[in-house]
Amino acid sequence: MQYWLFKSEPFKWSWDQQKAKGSVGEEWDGVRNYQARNFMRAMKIGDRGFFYHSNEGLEVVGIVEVCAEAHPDSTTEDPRWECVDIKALCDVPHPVTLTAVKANEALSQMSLVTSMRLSVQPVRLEEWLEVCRMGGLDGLSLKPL
DNA sequence: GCCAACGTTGGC
DNA sequence: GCCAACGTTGGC
Repeated sequence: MQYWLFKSEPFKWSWDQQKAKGSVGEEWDGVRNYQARNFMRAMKIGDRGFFYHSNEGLEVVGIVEVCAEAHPDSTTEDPRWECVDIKALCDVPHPVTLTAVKANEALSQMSLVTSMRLSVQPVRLEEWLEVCRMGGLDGLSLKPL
């Protein structure tokens, strides 16, 4: 299983909207960046990810799971762009802010810090566990600490 | 709202 | 294939 991070501006697509979709999930459409697309192509059903609010909030607010692998992005005719579907799994009890991530030496290599503008990012297992811990979750069981 | 970082486009 | 112009992202 691989871990990822999905950025969304909450006034465009918020965690509340994602949760409202429940287990049906929703297309992660609108990505127009090759690097981000390539990461989505690499995703498998069952992979997990952080849901991050950019621009406003600037924090990891939820945990999602990939529920459909890469397919054409329905919001464009351009065949270059593909996307996965993701569904909300649970809240992060204590949202983890960008400030807190930057302040944590163990997370200094995280793409969130090093590749600011990348909207879909891979997350290393150690980073996954650490951010979950900071948020009040066990990273493997996703049970509250 | 500003602006730095950086990805993309297009002329040459 | 270079690089200037331009557009977008996203932190502040």
